Amino acid sequence: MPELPEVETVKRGLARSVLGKRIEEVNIFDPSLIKKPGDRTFVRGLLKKRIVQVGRRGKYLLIYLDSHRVWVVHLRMTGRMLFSSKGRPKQERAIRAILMLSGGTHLWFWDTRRFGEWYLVRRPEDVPLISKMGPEPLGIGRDEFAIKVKEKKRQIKALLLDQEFLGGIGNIYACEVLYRTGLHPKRRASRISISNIKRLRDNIQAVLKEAIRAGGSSVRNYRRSDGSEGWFALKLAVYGRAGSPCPRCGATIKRTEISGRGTFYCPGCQR
DNA sequence: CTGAGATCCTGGGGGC
DNA sequence: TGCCCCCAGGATCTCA
Repeated sequence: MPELPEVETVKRGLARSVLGKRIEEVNIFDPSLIKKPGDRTFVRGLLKKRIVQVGRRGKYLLIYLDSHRVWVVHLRMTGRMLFSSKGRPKQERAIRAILMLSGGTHLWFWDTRRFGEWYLVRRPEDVPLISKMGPEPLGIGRDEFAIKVKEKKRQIKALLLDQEFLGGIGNIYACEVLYRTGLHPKRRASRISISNIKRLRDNIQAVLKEAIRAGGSSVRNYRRSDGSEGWFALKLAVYGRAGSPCPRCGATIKRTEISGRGTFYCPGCQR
């Protein structure tokens, strides 16, 4: 579900709505949501704490508390962090937890498939994947990126999806970025020319920034924290468009599979 | 090191 | 309407 631009959008929404508020009430309906440190300790760790900062690392949301602890949220496939100042949401199956904040704002976690994860830790790096995570795609330089790509023999799309390689790219943006660069998703990383690797890095940054500006892509389940949709889905050139004509060359967009994920590309433009 | 496949879950859509 | 199969913005684990 949400990738870097979606998580960034949620982060910005929370920064506007819940920053500085105190957590007055915590209701966990599905204890399997809490990965660390166990749900009772988790609830105690949140109660009466103030939210002092909101951040993001890869696809993880980082909510800093005034207790020197970080509440870390991963939305996985269908998670939504939603807020409302107009009262408690109607109870439904997909809501795994509800918080009440000072001033009467409610914050809740909607997550149909229940893959989402919450942690309460001292530092973000205490979450296993965060400690191993590769650099932020928006921060990496051309040369550093080129060196990293050149030393891998994997299919380029599998590499982009690997969070230990770069943190934050997922299935939609991996497809879009390769399309924009004219690279076939199965190309071996080490065999791509330096100049194309640099173009790839530039396109990664351009696409992610455009998507952030659009509030992310609501293809299916993703929503911003105020419940609205991001509209970048309208600009997707290949993702989910198998059978449609390529906007650039008119060839029919194809679907294949790479590391078990649906992969969309244009056989005309991507070599 | 790489890749394939199964697994954790629920729900929507297409075909019959 | 019902049923069955496929598919889904993620990540981990085992096995070859």
